[in-house]
Amino acid sequence: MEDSAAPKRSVTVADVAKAAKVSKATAARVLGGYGVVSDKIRDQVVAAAAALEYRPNELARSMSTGRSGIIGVVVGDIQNAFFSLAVRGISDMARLAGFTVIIANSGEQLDAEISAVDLLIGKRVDGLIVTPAHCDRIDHLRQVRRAGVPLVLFDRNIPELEVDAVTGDDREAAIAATRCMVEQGHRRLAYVSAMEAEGGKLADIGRISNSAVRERVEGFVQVLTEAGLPNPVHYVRLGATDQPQTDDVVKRLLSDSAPPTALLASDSLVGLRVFKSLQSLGLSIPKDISMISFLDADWTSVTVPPITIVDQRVYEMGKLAGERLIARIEQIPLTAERLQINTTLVMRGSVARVGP
Amino acid sequence: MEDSAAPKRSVTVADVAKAAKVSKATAARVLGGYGVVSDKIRDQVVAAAAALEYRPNELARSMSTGRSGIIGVVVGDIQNAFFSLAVRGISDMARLAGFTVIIANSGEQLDAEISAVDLLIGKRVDGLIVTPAHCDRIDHLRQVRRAGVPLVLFDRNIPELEVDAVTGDDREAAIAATRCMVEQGHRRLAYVSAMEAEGGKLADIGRISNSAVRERVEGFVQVLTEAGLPNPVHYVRLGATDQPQTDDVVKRLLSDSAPPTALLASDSLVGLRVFKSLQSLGLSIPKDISMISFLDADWTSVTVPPITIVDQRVYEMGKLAGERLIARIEQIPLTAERLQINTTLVMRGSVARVGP
DNA sequence: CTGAAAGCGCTTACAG
DNA sequence: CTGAAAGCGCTTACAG
Repeated sequence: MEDSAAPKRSVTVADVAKAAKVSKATAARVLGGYGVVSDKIRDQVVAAAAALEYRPNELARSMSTGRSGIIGVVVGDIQNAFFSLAVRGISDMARLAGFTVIIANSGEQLDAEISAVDLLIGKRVDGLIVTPAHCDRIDHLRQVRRAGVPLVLFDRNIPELEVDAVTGDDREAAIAATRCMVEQGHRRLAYVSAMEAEGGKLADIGRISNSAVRERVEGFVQVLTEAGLPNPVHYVRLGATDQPQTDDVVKRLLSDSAPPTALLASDSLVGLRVFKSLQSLGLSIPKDISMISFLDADWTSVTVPPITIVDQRVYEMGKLAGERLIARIEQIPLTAERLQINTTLVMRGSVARVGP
Repeated sequence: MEDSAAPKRSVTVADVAKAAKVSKATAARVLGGYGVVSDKIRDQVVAAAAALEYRPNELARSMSTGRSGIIGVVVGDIQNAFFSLAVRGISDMARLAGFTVIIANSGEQLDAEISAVDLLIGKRVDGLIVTPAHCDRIDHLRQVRRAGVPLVLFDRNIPELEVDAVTGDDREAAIAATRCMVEQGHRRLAYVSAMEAEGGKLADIGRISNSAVRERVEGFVQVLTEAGLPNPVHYVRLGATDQPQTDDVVKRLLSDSAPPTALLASDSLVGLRVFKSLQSLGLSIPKDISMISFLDADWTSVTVPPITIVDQRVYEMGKLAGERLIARIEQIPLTAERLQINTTLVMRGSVARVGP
């Protein structure tokens, strides 16, 4: 029986050295690929290593070199297509540069985010990419910097932190989407987000702690204001966190004395839930109500009608974040910057013309 | 300026010991949470650690203890909802038991799978969960076992390996789905998978190297055979790897002299592509053609009609795989087993009654 | 209850 | 070109 379930002492440089009849230092040189060794001896060592199935212990290597070769990534929820695409971009970039990625979910909860950052720092990641749940709760991120660990913010920006951030052009995206609806004659427009909030009501736009959502809402409100529409925040709703909550949000929106005729969904999960809510209420899109969703998610192109979306190019965002972090890890001198990936509005069939 | 971008020597037990005016051993005891220390000294050390923002170096800890606290997971493609749900199940289970997860994608390519396994073993993961791309190429998996690293197979089984495997009840699932179509009067049924194959044609069912796909095809064929239908493999197609390929597969299927009237998609990505192909050909489901897809993916419930699916309960599969691996890591004595999670067919609107 | 030493498996200077 | 020693930051026996 050659296989074994019992944990085993693994093969080390010392074992290989002994088998190859050379010193540990020499074996280490060829196995680690550093220093100079004669061809003859190299062959001996390589042969011995192969025979013993030697595999370098990266943990030990990290201990000596001080680099773990690991990039830590903290996202809201990897199940969300936005984040899984982003992570794919980061991972592809990382792999190219020889890094491995560890992903942690925060569920957009501050305490989980803090634990995740702690865990990752403990593992001595070479750098960190974080989607901060709240841009006004940043002690743990300051600590990351103090620990000397390169940090790149993803999707959300925190100017006070003086750190790189890769985001979308959220304000412009919201402006384009809202304008598209206004131009089609809509006068009562709703904005729906999954962000948690007391009562699902908007207290003060300036205090929305997720900068991406804040900027989108600002863009949304700006267009409505410019169009001379009254009370632009009247239909802004947070808290569409799951299907029942979303059903509730949509139902209340539609039972308004003057219900909205168009709706902007802050992400594709919210969009999907809103779509299902409308469907279950027997409303037809875009005849009864128009909608636009962020993100070119799978489902948006197979519905009837297909959904007009804001294409966020998240994969590129991920790649850029990875690239930037790696540059930081490699100590390339750069000033802290907000890098924006611009979006485009993809017109499909979910916005109807209304009014006179 | 308290922040810093420059890499820094991090705070160690020695630093804390000095600050607390105790020996390294004592500081290590309280910081590591082992051994016995008087309350007074413990307080001193804790205070010093807090002041210095000490964080244990898990790498060093792993070196000493021989456990990394990391579980490695190799999947086909984390973008695929099947795998991302599974990974979520594994991660939830892992976190509960205090493990971190590193995910690697193989893209269903053997060489990438081998590199991923190598990388993970190098990082000294405490255990490995692998979705083997080919159940007949297992040298690298034997090596994993020889290295003494616990291994659990996911979604696919390799009996020769004598190792745990968590799978669905693929044969039964295919039987149920196929039977559902046959009972509705369908006589020409197609099976479409993304598995790569020369020419997209099926050579020999027994030699399909992905055991899940093989068992599904076997179940599919079994039902057709029992129903007395001629040439049951005639409409079995592989190679629906992307949209153009799938368009091609579907187009060729439909240009058969006797085209199929119903179609079973091997996973939700294939299902989505097939749906789009049919849509672009102007075919209406289920009037012109019926379909069933594996996996309860997002998109399947918002199409018109909603798609009948095989609910695979992947999250449970992931949790079970994680649980089993952790039991192995903790050396609980168990015999190698295939653990099956059973599926259910969820009837929606994509299968029509045909014939007399 | 506290301390000094050895060791985990590598890499990094320093000698020869 | 090869070797012997020290060190990375912990934990694990072993003494006192």
